[in-house]
Amino acid sequence: MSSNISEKKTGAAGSQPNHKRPALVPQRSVGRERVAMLLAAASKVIEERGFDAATMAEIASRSDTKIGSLYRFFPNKEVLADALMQRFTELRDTQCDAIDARAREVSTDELADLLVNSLAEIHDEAKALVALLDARSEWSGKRIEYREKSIRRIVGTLLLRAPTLPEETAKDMAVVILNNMKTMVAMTFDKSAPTTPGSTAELRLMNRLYLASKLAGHELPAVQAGASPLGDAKGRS
Amino acid sequence: MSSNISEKKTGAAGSQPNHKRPALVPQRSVGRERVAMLLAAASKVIEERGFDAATMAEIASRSDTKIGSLYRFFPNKEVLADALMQRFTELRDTQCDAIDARAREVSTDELADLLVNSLAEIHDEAKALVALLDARSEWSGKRIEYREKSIRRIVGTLLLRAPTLPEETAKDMAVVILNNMKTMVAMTFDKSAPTTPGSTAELRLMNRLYLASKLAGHELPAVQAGASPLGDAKGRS
Amino acid sequence: MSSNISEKKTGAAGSQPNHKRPALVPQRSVGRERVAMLLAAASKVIEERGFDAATMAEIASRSDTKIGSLYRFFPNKEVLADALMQRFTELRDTQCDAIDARAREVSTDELADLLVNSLAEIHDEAKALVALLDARSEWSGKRIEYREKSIRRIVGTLLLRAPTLPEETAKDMAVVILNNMKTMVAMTFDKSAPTTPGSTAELRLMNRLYLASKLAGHELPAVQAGASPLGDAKGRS
Amino acid sequence: MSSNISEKKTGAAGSQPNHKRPALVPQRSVGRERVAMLLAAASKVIEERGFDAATMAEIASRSDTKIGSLYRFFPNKEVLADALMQRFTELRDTQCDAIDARAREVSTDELADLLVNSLAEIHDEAKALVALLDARSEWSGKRIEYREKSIRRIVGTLLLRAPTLPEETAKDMAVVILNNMKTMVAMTFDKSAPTTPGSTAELRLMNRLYLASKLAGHELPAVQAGASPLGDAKGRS
DNA sequence: GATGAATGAGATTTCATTCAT
DNA sequence: CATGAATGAAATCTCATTCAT
Repeated sequence: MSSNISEKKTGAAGSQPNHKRPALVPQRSVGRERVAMLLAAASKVIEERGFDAATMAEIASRSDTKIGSLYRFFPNKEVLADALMQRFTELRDTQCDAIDARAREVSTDELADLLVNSLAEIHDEAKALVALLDARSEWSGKRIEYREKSIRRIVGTLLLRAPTLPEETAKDMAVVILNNMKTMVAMTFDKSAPTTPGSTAELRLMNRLYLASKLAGHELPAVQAGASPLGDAKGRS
Repeated sequence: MSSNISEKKTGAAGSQPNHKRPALVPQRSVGRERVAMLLAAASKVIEERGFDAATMAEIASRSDTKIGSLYRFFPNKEVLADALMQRFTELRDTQCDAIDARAREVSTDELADLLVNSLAEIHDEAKALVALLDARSEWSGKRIEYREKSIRRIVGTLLLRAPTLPEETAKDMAVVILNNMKTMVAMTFDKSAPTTPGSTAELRLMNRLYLASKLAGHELPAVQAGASPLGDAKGRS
Repeated sequence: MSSNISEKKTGAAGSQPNHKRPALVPQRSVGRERVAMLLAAASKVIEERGFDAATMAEIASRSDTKIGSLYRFFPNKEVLADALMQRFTELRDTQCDAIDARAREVSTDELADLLVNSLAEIHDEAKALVALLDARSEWSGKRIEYREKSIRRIVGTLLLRAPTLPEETAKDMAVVILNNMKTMVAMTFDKSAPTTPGSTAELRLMNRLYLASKLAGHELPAVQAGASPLGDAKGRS
Repeated sequence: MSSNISEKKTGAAGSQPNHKRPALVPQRSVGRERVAMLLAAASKVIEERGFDAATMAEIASRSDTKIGSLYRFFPNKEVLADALMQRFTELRDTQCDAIDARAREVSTDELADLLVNSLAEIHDEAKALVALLDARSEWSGKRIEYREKSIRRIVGTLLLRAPTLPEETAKDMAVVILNNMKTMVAMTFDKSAPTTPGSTAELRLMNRLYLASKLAGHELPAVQAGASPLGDAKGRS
């Protein structure tokens, strides 16, 4: 019952299925566009319905594509999920790079905000990402990988800011911060259980308090305090 | 003039069946036991697979029950979920009561820990609860209700401790704290993405910091600072 | 946070599927053939067993189709019934047109026969039609519609023949005549309770008597009495 | 697929089923009441849903009986149907007797009305009866029997009135009249496709015309023409 | 290469009937 | 004996995936 991905039914006539074939990389621009539309649609459908309930048929029809074409590019649902994860990975890396670039300049509070907001800033995409990450059982390798890489990136950022922080501590912190990022997404985009704008401010505040507390004593000397949009971080001083 | 004498007529969507019928309350002890087993199995399966992926057949077989008996007591999957939610609700209320009873005596740090640990203390159950709460698509009313009631209970606890806290603020805080509770569950019981014990300590710390910061100035005078098992809460002092 | 990668997720009432989707219009010739076979099989099975007792599985197997293909074109049993009804509607309109075309030329007796025979002349189809019309519980809109349109058509024919007939009277007559048509079908094709050929003659006679009686004094002047195959209509004159 | 009535599943543990056992005849008055309630409920449910869609469970619950008790008295659905048919048979015989008693006294028109109304006068019951009679395929013996006996009774009535009528003709007529009786029930009680009161008058008229026409020349001499509520039967003179 | 069609395993749900307390 | 519970075959419907045109 806890079967692997390629254990399922096969449909149609005999022959050997192409289960393990990776996503087709489109050669022409028209193909690239098609793939982009497919991924966008997949993201939206998965966001709305969750990975399980998302059907290949709906993904195809929402992207004005026919089911046959969808399978040309993504030979199965898992590959599609992987492709999405990869896109998320790239988006995340871009954002992490951006954060790292500013990690030493900004105030601790700002850094906290940058981190906690980063996932939610991918907006559309983030919800689907969370849906994917939370798909229970059978985490495809890609999904575990994403999680670990994310933690590593956050660790990297933290160490950039506070080089003397023990790596183990940084990792534990990263886990917490990653969860805050997911929580921010949930709060920001959940239509069925809308949260007050105040609660996102509270989340940000908590994240600031936590980061400030943990980094105290480890921070680099030459940090110039930037203005933080939340106002001066109450609760410490 | 329709119909037929040897009607197999046993199909799913056929007539207008007991859709919408509430869960059957068992009359005999054997029935009560069966229901208990069914709920336990449901909880476990949903925890493992997620709500969508959990199948009624697996729930039945795991509780040594035939599918027909499962449907006797729970006429559909949604009602089963509702029954689970109700059990969780009762567990939660018990825990909230216990926390409220101690809310004025314990230190702020302890209160923070009580809150953040409470969900995870229901262990077995909690994972399924989270799976249920996070099931995408139509949140049955019960699910939304649970969330709101939980928030109200946390608000109640906060106001018990800090009566002068503005209610709106308390509600925003409750949302954040509730998410911390869910995060704690995820960290504690997720086998596929195990987190270091350190990370739960970090989560607890963050939660303490946050609560202490928010309650500062609102707290009742006569709180005796109990020793907190985490050690002195670094980062405040 | 629900879901799972290897979602069998193929259940019936699971997500929010193409319930309510209309019948799929086949694009290719092979599809059109398949749909034709499906409708024919459906008609036959419903005729034999009645609507409730007819199973989608039997309809599929009788048309050498797999159940999945049946559901591709007809997303549920109701839609299949609707499609049949539409075909019947078309057949009926064709026949009504033909009758109307001759309504002024033929004798009253002939007109009566034309009407009462018309349904039974569709043969194969008619039995299934009657089964559908008589299916208890929720008459899909289509079914009520059929009935009303049929009555309207008969009214039209009557008024063509006897323009001075009060419309309300015509409508009441139409109800009776429609029932005679259904009775004729039942008599003609019911294998389980075969009726003597004599009884259909009697039904025809009754229908003639009735029509002649009601139209007397309202008929158009220039009707040429055609010979009626039943012989001279005994009982009037 | 066209299995007999006792070909179905068995449920529970092994042992030999009591399929062919007839309905239990209750010995005590409480039992007789119980049976009466069960039959009444069965009649109502079958009327509403049709025989196929009627479930034993609903029949039990509507008669404030438990499913186990229902099965004590009626060991299966077929037996229940048979019992209903028997009640209908008795009702019919009572009515036929009453009609026969007056058959020679009343006018032809009145006789026609007596016949065509008789079924509908059992109102509550009649709808269920029709539902039973129209259950397609697998007519239990009882059902065929009912039909034939009804025809024989009508033949009897006709011959009482017109002894010189050839028996074959009488039988053909009886088929037609029986159908008129069923039509009257349909018109009178069908809520989903209500017919104007006018149409039942038309049906009665048609039935009168027919009977008068067929009996002409065969009738007994000493019939006193009773006033017919429908007015003078136009169309004959 | 695009796409409509085919496939079939499997999920949910129903219900007649039997049994055990 | 009354009745709650158990059973399991069967019906409806879904959807990932493959093929043929």
